[in-house]
Amino acid sequence: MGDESIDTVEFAKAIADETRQKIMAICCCELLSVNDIVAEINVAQPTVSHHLKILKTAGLVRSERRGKQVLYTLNQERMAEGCCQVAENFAPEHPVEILE
Amino acid sequence: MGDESIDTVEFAKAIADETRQKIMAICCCELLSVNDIVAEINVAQPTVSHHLKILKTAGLVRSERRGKQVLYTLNQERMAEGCCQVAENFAPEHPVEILE
DNA sequence: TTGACATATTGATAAACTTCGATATAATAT
DNA sequence: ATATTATATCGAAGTTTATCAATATGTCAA
Repeated sequence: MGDESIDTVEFAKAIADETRQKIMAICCCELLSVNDIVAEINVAQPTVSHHLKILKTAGLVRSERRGKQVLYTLNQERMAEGCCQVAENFAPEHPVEILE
Repeated sequence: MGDESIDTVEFAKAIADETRQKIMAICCCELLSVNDIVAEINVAQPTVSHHLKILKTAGLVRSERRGKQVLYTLNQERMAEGCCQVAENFAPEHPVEILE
């Protein structure tokens, strides 16, 4: 689960938006509710939910419900894999790897 | 020149298109004219020129004129740097590096 | 300088995307 | 059951984007 191979077009589209990258940065290393994210960014709640859905569909965030809230966090491993896949496809002479 | 720091939003937007990724793959390891690229892809010449301009603006292709032709090739180093920058920002716990 | 070829630009159209307000759904507490 | 809180979905408006045909620009050869 979650380790499906990565479509580099879908991956790139998912991260190709300023608001989405802000959201990604906010929940990169924390498990945050939608409202926590809304509080740190200057866009409406439905907009945040919309972007979270796009990230979720691309496998770039994980989510879990806790009571009334839904907590989100960035899937860093998938992010790293996406980056490596792009590099593998388009920079074969500059090999990029995830370090231990 | 060419080694300016990378804006990850601009980088992601530049690669977030199927046609552009096809073009990137085609000229990844070769120096090709616009018509060479058109010949390998099912889109019109102005469309290819348009996408090449976007890639060029993002620093992801190099170009040089040879006679009537303009030859393009993917800037693999910049590609690798862009990937690493994205990973650095959004996968700090999974360090990604360019290998020697 | 005229013609032929290669690429870039323009202008138009259609599709895709971002954003928000309004509202629906879900979970909890009273 | 009802109210409250949290998130998701819907529908619309505005913006951006991809695409192509037509045309302009640039380069070279005759």
